[in-house]
Amino acid sequence: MFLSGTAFIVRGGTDTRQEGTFSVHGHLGVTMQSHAYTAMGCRGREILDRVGDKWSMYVVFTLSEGPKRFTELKRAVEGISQRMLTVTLRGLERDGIVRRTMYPVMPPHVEYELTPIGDKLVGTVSSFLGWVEDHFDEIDAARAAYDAREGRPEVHV
Amino acid sequence: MFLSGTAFIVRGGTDTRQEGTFSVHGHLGVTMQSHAYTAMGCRGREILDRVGDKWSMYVVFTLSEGPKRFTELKRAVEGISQRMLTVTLRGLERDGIVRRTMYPVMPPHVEYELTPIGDKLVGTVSSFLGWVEDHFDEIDAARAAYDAREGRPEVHV
DNA sequence: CCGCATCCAACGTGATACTG
DNA sequence: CAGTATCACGTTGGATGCGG
Repeated sequence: MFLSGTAFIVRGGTDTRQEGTFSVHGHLGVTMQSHAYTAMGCRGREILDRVGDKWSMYVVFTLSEGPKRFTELKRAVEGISQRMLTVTLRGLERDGIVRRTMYPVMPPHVEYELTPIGDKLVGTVSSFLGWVEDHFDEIDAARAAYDAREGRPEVHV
Repeated sequence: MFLSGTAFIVRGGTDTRQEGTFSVHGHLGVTMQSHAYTAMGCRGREILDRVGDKWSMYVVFTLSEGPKRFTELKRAVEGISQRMLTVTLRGLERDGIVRRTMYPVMPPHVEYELTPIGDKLVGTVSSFLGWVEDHFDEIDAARAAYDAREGRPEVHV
């Protein structure tokens, strides 16, 4: 989910038209034009799918404490299954966000750590967490309000 | 996926223990302690699920251009089905990220626009997009490298 | 200790058709 | 125009058991 418009069409396997302009005006004066749409859209969507799954960011944040072994991670990331930890780590490793170091001893010893770009990722995501922290009261309020008026749509004239 | 550890357990419906500390050291000196884990962990995960789905951010970015009607949105967000646009908008509306204004005329006229907190969200996510933009070359390279050595694990001693 | 393979249930999503 | 309802499908993720 990220300014896609093409990415999922490609994924879906239908056609591949690519057009349209896209401009964004954030509160920081952030402005992205069609450049952002074409260049970032597909990639942004793609990367978010990678990093936006159920466990990736959890693992990344855990690794931001420092390198960890497989079992340490499994303990730290409560609730993750062995399978999903493996799958998640493979994905992160493939994208160069996590580095895996294996020591061929018996029993096996494998360490995982964040790469420099993985470390930067932690920073950008932290700003999102900051947003959550700043606004979850409002979000809760909004939800309560929404759920309260459920069925009786507020009509504005 | 966001420092959860409890959220999904709750969602899964098993037990609900809640313990452990969580500290994060980003490259910005960002540091979150167990506070972050309990206060943000569940919420962060929860909100990311909300905002991290297939369409939400796409819709949010589209709305950052300005208010739009349902059909305008459907046109702008290429590939989205009517159903998913409805579902996505409902979710965003419930969380107070999008405001819906309905004019009871015939034919119906409904407008969607970003709330102030929705607007701020655009800013935080833009920083993530910036990360993608800064690093997708490296990510591509990492993937190529990873796929190339597939099957022949690099062993580090 | 670390990980892969298999099976299966749940959820998200899309297609289609119908309504005020 | 702006939805709702129903169905069907693919992907995700959990459980389990085996292997180096």
